[in-house]
Amino acid sequence: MSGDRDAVRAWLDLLGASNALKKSVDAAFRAEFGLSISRFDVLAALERAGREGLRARDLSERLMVTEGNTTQVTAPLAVDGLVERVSDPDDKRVVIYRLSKKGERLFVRMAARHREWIARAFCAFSPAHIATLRKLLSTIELPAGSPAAGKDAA
Amino acid sequence: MSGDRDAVRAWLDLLGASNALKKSVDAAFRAEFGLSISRFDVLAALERAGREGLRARDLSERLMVTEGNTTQVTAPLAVDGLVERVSDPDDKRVVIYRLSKKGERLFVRMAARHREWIARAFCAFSPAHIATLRKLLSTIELPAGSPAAGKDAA
DNA sequence: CAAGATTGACCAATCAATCTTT
DNA sequence: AAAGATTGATTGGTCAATCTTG
Repeated sequence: MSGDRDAVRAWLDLLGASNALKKSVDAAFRAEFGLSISRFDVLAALERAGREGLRARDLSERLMVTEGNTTQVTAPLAVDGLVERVSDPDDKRVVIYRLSKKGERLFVRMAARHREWIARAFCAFSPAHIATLRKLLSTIELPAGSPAAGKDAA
Repeated sequence: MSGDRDAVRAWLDLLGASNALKKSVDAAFRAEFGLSISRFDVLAALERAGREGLRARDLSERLMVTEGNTTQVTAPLAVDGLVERVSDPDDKRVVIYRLSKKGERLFVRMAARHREWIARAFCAFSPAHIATLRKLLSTIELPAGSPAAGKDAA
């Protein structure tokens, strides 16, 4: 019974920590590179996908975002020449996104800074602490019909 | 060095867990009560504040949100008669928000369901697990000039 | 018709500019 | 002038409707 309340407290802590760190990383990205964290996420997903690129649908899945959102968020990246948007010749319905050279170069710089910021945020964590945190987070039960329940992004 | 990567993995897990659970709770609130999680947060903050209510500025602080956002998110709640918005007679610049009777009644129902959902999400956690998770989350270091660094919402 | 992507309308949040009151 | 709140423009996200292609 009071366990319910403690679970709610843990939930509020989780939301608070995640929000605060996300805001801080987003602000740092904008200040240093003029790009939001959401756009960085696109670059990161495409970098992992390699020179093959990703279909719009798959990109949306990896970003855990709707397809409409993917269309929107990639548009300015394409305009800036960081991402290339090509139509699949085999199936003209599908659009493939892939990192441009310029996008790759920018991503490398952004990712390095990102690692630094995150390492600093977790500087008080031992490797065991990190493992424990990740284990606990993976123990959270997502309601059955929940959006993105069961997905695992590395 | 590989510790940096692990910290990033933990960070991605944190963001993912928080996002997924938030989406699920938001969807449930909308389906069952027609209110978003953000509006529920307003009701919760005002309920804690009691019949005194809260100045707009203080409400924004508790919600960890800008004042412009507070103005926007409270507006439909006031229209629906869930929140009362009164001008402070002592200082006509300040606006005070407080829960209406109707808002109180709705909040009680929403909070009960909220506890149920969260308890279910954390059903695999022992009290010790909960405590460990909260301890670890509080160990995350927010960059100095970061928005809302040092704030603590219970 | 079904699948993939885009569009349009809306909600939530930010910031900068403004207006009112002290 | 400075403080409190609102407004307007912009970004990110959702969903439902549409358009194109298979």
